[in-house]
Amino acid sequence: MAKQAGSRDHRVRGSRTGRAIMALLDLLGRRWSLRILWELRESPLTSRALRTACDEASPTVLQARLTELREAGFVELGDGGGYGLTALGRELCETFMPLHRFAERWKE
Amino acid sequence: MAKQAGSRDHRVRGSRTGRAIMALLDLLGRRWSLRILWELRESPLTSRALRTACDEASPTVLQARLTELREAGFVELGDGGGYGLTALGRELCETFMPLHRFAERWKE
DNA sequence: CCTCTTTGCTACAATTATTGTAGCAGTACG
DNA sequence: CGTACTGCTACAATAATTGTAGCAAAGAGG
Repeated sequence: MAKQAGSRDHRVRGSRTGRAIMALLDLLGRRWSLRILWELRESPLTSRALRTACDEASPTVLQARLTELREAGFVELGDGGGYGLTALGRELCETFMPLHRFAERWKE
Repeated sequence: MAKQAGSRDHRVRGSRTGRAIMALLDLLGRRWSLRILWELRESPLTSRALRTACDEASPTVLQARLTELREAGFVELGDGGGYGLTALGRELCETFMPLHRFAERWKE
């Protein structure tokens, strides 16, 4: 009994079943992903400035995240150097803005 | 030139400088954190049902995330068993709802 | 009481991911 | 040439995650 609340049989994964949200959640659920988007929210930063802003995070993982975010179309490398958000990336960042206010109330 | 765009000297970190958003971004930027909140968005799930919904993720990390999310006050364990969102957790989840629509448009 | 089933949860080794430090090639300036 | 940036990478140490197996407790029948 207690039909294990799983009679739904989700079968959601990556970007398979049309659930793009899963892929997005997976990408954003990697260390520094959210932080990078957050730090770039206002103005572009050079890789080093970004590292400083991200509390001296390792350049290895920062570079990996930047590449992923770039492939996802959220971040771009300006021709004159410096990473910035794309139009899409700015949209995504807008989505997270309410988080700021929420965090202030949370703060525990 | 290129005065390294870092004349700001952020010095943000964890939950120190009043930036609660950093602590939140760090918590949510752990594997399965966002996914767990997402899967619980509608109704509570037992630990096993949650594991199924989360693509059979390891119970080790799932349990760790659930503990963290519980300590953060976003998730609670019902007296009759099963994990569900708290009022605060529901609020946080609401913040992420626009992400759903965004993901659909992104979809690459 | 015994058995079966489900609950939340844990142990443990193998595998990945992340960290920290150092350094590379390329470009621009003097 | 030398200096000072840029984006980016190598590499070993460390921490996080995975996958498999299983535990004790609680409830339902028998």
